[in-house]
Amino acid sequence: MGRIGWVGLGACLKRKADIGGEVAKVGVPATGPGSEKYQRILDAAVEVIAENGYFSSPVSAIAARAGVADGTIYLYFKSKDDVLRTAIDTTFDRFYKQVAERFETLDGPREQLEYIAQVHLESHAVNRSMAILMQTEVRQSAKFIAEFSHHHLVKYIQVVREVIRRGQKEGIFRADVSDGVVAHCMFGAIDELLSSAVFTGRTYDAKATAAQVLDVLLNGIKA
Amino acid sequence: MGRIGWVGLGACLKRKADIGGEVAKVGVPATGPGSEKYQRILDAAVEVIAENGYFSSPVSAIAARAGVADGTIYLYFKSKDDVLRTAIDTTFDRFYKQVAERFETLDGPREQLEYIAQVHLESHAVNRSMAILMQTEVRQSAKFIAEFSHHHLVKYIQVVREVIRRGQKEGIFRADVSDGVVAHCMFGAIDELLSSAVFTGRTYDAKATAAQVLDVLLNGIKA
Amino acid sequence: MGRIGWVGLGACLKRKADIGGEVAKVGVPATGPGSEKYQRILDAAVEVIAENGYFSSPVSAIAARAGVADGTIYLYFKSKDDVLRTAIDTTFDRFYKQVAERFETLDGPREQLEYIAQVHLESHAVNRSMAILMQTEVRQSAKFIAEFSHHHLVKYIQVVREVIRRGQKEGIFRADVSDGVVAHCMFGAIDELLSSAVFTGRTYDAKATAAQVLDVLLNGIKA
Amino acid sequence: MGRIGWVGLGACLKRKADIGGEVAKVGVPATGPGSEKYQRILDAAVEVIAENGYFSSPVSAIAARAGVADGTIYLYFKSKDDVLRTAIDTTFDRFYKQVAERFETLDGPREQLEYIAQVHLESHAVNRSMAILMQTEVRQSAKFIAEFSHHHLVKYIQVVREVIRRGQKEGIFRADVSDGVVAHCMFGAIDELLSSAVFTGRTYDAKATAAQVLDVLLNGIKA
DNA sequence: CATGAATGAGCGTTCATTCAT
DNA sequence: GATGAATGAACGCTCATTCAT
Repeated sequence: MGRIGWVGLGACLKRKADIGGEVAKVGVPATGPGSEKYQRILDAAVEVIAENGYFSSPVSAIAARAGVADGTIYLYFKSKDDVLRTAIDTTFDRFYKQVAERFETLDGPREQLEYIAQVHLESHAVNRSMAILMQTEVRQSAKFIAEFSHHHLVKYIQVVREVIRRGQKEGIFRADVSDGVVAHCMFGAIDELLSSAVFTGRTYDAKATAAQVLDVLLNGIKA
Repeated sequence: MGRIGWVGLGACLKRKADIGGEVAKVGVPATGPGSEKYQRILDAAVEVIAENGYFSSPVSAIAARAGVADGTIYLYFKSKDDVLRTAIDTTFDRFYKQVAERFETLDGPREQLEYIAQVHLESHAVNRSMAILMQTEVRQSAKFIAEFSHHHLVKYIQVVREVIRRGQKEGIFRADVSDGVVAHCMFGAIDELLSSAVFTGRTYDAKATAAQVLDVLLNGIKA
Repeated sequence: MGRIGWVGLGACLKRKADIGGEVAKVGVPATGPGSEKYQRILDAAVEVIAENGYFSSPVSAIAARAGVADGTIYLYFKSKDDVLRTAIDTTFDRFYKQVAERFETLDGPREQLEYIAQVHLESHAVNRSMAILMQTEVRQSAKFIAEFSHHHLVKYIQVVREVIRRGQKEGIFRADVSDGVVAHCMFGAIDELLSSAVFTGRTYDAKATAAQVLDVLLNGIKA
Repeated sequence: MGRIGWVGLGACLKRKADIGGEVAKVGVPATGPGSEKYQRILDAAVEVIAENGYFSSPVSAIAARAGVADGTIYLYFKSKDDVLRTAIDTTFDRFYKQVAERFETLDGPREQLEYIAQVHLESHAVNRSMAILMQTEVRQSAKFIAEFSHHHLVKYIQVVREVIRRGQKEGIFRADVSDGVVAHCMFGAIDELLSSAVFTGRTYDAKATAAQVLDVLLNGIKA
């Protein structure tokens, strides 16, 4: 499970309900993503699943944590799967959004890699439960999880890869190493650091740690 | 837990099944680790769980694959959980044993790191089912990881860390980077490559890939 | 219960909804049988239940078809059961009313039987949904039949029986056959033809078919 | 629901278990149709469903009546549906078998019709619960029931129709009436008599009643 | 009156585990 | 030791009904 550990920060999708006039109800279903209960259920699910795992988390436990009846979950989500899927998708979407927003303003490949590393590592502090979930459930072999999780990972690696490739073209990075291997190495290194911190309970300074990883990745450890 | 993907090669772990005369029955329960059925069940479990995931693998499916009755499993293992844990423990133990045996004959820290990387990466080819299981089921939940899987990971990282430290002392590796961070980076990089192969179904040349990882780790990617 | 397939034509049964002045509110609950919504709900229920069966027809589906909120149904009916029972009762009542009204103007037992047969068979064309419902949902279970549906059937058979008996007295029908057996035979024959049409989706000419049944019943099939 | 009311008598499919030698176990699965529990569950299901209807009969109620645990049902049947389907199919099969066996030894169409009527009417005495079930569940509009029940009815009517047609060809029956209409009339008449008896609790003499029905059908009731 | 979000009991089904044979 | 039929708790999910608005 879970090789992605960040949790987005940006982009709160809560389309501020009722924008005024009495007719403005359209488009904001009471059970939609903007509702408070929707968010409460999602948060409860992340917490409970982070603690016990998806298959050891009865819907009733999620409902209890959210303070709603079991059946209420199904007013907001199609199925138990759907809750997990939504939580994961939302998290990845926020991550991408956050990365995309700042990406253009960053000078070069090196800075971009460091920014990605930092955002990824920050997820630990932002929402520990979500970080756990990303370290566990996303890697589950259960087919339905694998099916919707995998493309997020691929997309992430792809982003890193492109940055590497650009760096190689610009002559900043060595061209005699596979961009794929490097991308996986970087992703794996960061994710492992996050993973380790998540499960030991240790904390770290995301910015400083990102810098260290980049130092190792760029300069190597040979004396 | 869970991004450990190697699979042992050796045999070991047979809890000293005194293979003595026929009278020595006392210490040799027929249902012990030495028995043939014990191993068959373990192998069947790994296969079935790798295919379907732990929670989608009924004990009856494992029993069927092993060619025994459902109830027989409980003569050899305390519970379904116990089967999975034993499989994981055994695998880790084999890995350590394999690494330990050859470690002393290797020249320096660099060679030792490369050897670890290679063994870790080889697990994919050696036993694909076990590799899948190690990439997925080892991370059942935060609780499972905390209580069961974590110490294996710690032990592994510890080994790498000591090698790094030795290299730093010997002046082979830079001393201005944290050995912990480097150890996690190396482990994470390798495990991610393995993980990626497991999830996409691709294969690779373990020796060559290990060499590439070490190249990046030692020399960095800066042009 | 349940092989009654006709559907009334008349209007009736409005529990005397005093259609008086606007002041007479006391005896005219807005949710009573006279209200437009009451009828809309009943019609929607018949349609939906005919399509999916009682137990596969959520109240919410009936409400949606009727264009009202789920809760509104409970302003007009005590329960989901009550909706079905009311629909059935109303239909039977209409049938009796329709038969009774024209009965006196008919010449003899033979014409009366043919008229009953015709009305019964016409129900298919008049309201297909109701006909389906009468062929299926009226027979929920032995308990449902015993407690609810049976008396309708008995009342119907009773009518037929009296006609037969009159015919026997008048010397038009043979007196050496049990009027009960004949009544059941006639009812069963007609209902089976209707039932078959309902289940296969075929249609027929009610008047002509009624004539054929009467031909067989009166003259027999012996060459 | 239910327009077929007979219950077969012949053909007990209980492949007498273990035909001797120690190897003869093959072909007689302990959970197969021959087992005692299989039959007990089937009987319990028929009873419970006859009383309360399919949808108001929880599997747990069937299990309780059969004196087994809920889960045990699923060792013998694929689903709740499967139990009902099996009960209905078995009953029809027995009916056909019984009819087929004696059919050839009967002299003419008239005798054959009378025999069918008699067997059909006898079902009441043979197994009242099954008869109720045939009067209720078989006519259910629930799709899964309709799908597997309908062809039995069609087959039955078909048999009657062929007998009628043969009678017409042989000049025993009038040729100026539709064989289909006559077949439905006969089936409906018999089934209604059975239905009425089942739900009122009355009994009758099957042979005598069959004779009366045939008298009406053949000779008509006109004086 | 009308609404529809919320409830929670109840359903069909699965499967880890036991135990008589 | 080995079996596999039997168990029953637990699950995900549905939907009749209620009630605050």
